[in-house]
Amino acid sequence: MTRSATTMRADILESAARLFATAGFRGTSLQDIASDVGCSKASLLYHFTNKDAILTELLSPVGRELAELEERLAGLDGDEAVRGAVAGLVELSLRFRREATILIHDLDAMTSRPEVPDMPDMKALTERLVDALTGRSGDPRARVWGWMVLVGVTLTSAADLAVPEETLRAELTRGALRALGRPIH
Amino acid sequence: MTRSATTMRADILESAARLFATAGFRGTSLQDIASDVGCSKASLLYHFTNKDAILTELLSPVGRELAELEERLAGLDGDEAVRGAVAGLVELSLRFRREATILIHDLDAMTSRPEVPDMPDMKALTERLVDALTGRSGDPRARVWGWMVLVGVTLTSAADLAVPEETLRAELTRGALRALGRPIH
DNA sequence: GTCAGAACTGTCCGATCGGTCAGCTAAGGT
DNA sequence: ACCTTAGCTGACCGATCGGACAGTTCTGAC
Repeated sequence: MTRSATTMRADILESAARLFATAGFRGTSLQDIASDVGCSKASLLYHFTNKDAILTELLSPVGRELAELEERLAGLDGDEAVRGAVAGLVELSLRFRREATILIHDLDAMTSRPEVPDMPDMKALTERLVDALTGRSGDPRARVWGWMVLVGVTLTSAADLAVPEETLRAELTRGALRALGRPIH
Repeated sequence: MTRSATTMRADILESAARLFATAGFRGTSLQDIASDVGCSKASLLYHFTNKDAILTELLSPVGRELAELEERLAGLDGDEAVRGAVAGLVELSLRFRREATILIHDLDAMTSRPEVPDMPDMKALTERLVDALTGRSGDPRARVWGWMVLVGVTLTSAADLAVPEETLRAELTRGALRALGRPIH
């Protein structure tokens, strides 16, 4: 049985995403992925140059969307920017639950990943988190980005639990705005 | 050069704690620890039955203190309980920065670790985090425990940065209380 | 039917992992 | 001085890791 290249790549990415999210990148071997897909380990390395390339391709949409969001927010300022950033990040976190889980999971392995286009520097992102929670930075946008990490952590667990998506979206938005000192008016 | 047993064990735990916090449990090999301590890999396994035992002994004080705090808070209720829990957890997070980092780092590897006395069930802890951020639970204490995880994440980064401890304590407490809807009066 | 190239695999490789074990060394009691 | 024992080590083990590569099977164009 020979699948088409595009189908096979999609299947590999799907399996890898699920396994990386549950056992971590380091905790998932190529054999694990191959068994899950139902092919040989060598086949994985036919479609992807190496294990890192699988992760890279898996995360690249996240980086792209984050860059787009940042661009979209560049025009706004003040209260509008904060509420727009919260809404956008909550939305992205919901759309990329698994990817957020993976990012949070092996933070150290992710800190420098220049081969992913537009991938945010996780080191910088966690520094923003510190700024957000300690109130060290006066820039409201820094605090919003910090909150994004928290949302990611939350979804790490929430993905397993039966929390309706609408509830998650509403409560995460409310919680974020309240933590930022900007309750919903 | 032969160190005393207690000194050697302390040195091993110190090196392991530092390495685990920066590279993760899985990302740190016995050889890494041995090189850092300045002894052979076999020597580690003379003082500890296996790699897991090192981590277990490293984390046991955290579990003990958490259990003590929970006991101390059992008598309180309402606003007193919330503020007591926040103060206690912030204090513990500051005292056990590295241990918190390790716990957050390899969450999946930590979820079931019954061999650590009084070690909190990390699975339950992350569920509390979800409750806290989604407002699903009405129990204020659940939301406090969830916040503890966030504080841990924060310190993961803050440990590297030059943030004065007093600033951290004050701002973390303030942020936690505000996120819990209980601003300092 | 033929054939080129894409899809796929079995097998092997060096490196590294956690862990075992027999034996060496130094210290302290007698 | 002798001997026991705690402390420590080099060498080795089986398992598993990511990856390389030659070779086999499938498929679509002609």
